[in-house]
Amino acid sequence: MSDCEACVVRNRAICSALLPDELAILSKLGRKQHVSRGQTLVWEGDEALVVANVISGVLKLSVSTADGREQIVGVVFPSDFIGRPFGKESSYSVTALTDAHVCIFTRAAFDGFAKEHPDLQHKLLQRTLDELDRARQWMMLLGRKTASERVATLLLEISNRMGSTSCTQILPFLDEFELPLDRQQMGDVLGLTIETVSRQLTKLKEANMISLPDRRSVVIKDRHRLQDLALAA
Amino acid sequence: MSDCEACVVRNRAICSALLPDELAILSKLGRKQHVSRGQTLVWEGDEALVVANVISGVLKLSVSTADGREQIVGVVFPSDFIGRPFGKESSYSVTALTDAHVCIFTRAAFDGFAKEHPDLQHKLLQRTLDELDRARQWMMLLGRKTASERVATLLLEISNRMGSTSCTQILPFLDEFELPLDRQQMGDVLGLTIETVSRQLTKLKEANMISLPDRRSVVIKDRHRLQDLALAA
DNA sequence: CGATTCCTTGATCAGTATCAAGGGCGGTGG
DNA sequence: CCACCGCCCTTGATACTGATCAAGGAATCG
Repeated sequence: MSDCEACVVRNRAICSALLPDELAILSKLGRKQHVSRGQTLVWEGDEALVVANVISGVLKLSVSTADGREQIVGVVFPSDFIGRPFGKESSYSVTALTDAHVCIFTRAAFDGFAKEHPDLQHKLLQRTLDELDRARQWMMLLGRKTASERVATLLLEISNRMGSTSCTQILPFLDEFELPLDRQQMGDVLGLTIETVSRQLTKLKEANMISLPDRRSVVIKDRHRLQDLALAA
Repeated sequence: MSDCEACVVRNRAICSALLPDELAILSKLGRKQHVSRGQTLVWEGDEALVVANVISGVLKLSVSTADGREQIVGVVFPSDFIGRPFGKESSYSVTALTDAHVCIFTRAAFDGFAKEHPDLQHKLLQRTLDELDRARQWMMLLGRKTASERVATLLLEISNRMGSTSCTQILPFLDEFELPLDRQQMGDVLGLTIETVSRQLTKLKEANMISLPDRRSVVIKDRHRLQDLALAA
């Protein structure tokens, strides 16, 4: 039973569709939960028993094969919605990439509430449509882009998403940021190996498009050339 | 102003969320339109001015780069919904792969109607969630599967989707079917070249998993082995 | 301070793309 | 009805990108 009024993602999460008294009801259904880096909230193939809003931190959605190949199919940031409302098992796992806080609901409770609140469903629909567009752009990357184009695209995407959810300032993007992903995870998002990611980052650094102050930090030094390389439309 | 009551996809399209009198109103907003093979209904980057239900035929959703690379990011079958309701430009083109009939609405008219009909939005949300799950499974294919796994997966997927929308019988899948895609388009869905697709089909044929009576026909002779190869969960 | 984990770099390999040629099918016009 | 033409598909030879194998180095944590 959290204080939604004071929630840092209050105005960006789907909750923004609700009036104060509706929010009060929803707040009784959910609870704030800490998730440690590496902890898995939902397992691929399990029935989707919970949904959640991300308050802080970054989580990955991932699919894997029996023989151990993994593909990250989504990365979620603060104010994003997690989970599969209205039935069905989850087709992917949800795992924290950083320590995170989420506002979690049982699916049954959330579904019941959502059924009564069309505005919430509308917000959810818009978010899902946006997510689908993003997934499709990523399909183009995975199907048709080269390794260097993929890495450039990822850096710009993270820059944009971190910028738009940044608390400190409402910028369209950030030129300096901390990667929420390690090299292996970058490979898993891009459909590449860790070695290829590393080599491409080195190339971008040598071409003076970026610098890498430490293994988790990126500074974009020439956004324009990076965008050209990323085939940004 | 079409006769929705008699519509062949009446019970499977999103219209199934509506009561007869609501359907009568919606029917006045839309019209039935023929789309010839190869004709493009929506262009990538254009403002999304129309949405539609597919009545018959098959269409592709595709994204392309300035230098001519193309990725098919979705294939839609009868009863599927096309378009991006509630604002935004389309992030992909929609083109008929076969001659098709669609029930088309201006986005403005559809949005207005949908706003007043939560059940319709609910149906749309469920469809969009399903589509997102499918897109994410495809991301795994594009990022991590080998050429032979990809081709096997595609054949099974088409078999399943044609089966579930087949008018003649409600089967879970079909063992014999006509491909709505030529080799180039199969490559564009799978992130492969036409030559690689052709070679993999030949291999599947030589391994007696399928036969290819003519260039557009496929017969699945050993679904079980094909599923193993496709890494079907 | 040592151990472990993560990252980079190098050498080699493999899978798929590219380049190139030929064949079969369907459509068209004589 | 048949011959020709064009398109799509298959197959082969070669090239190249990124994967794999391997080793060393840097940052992090106890």
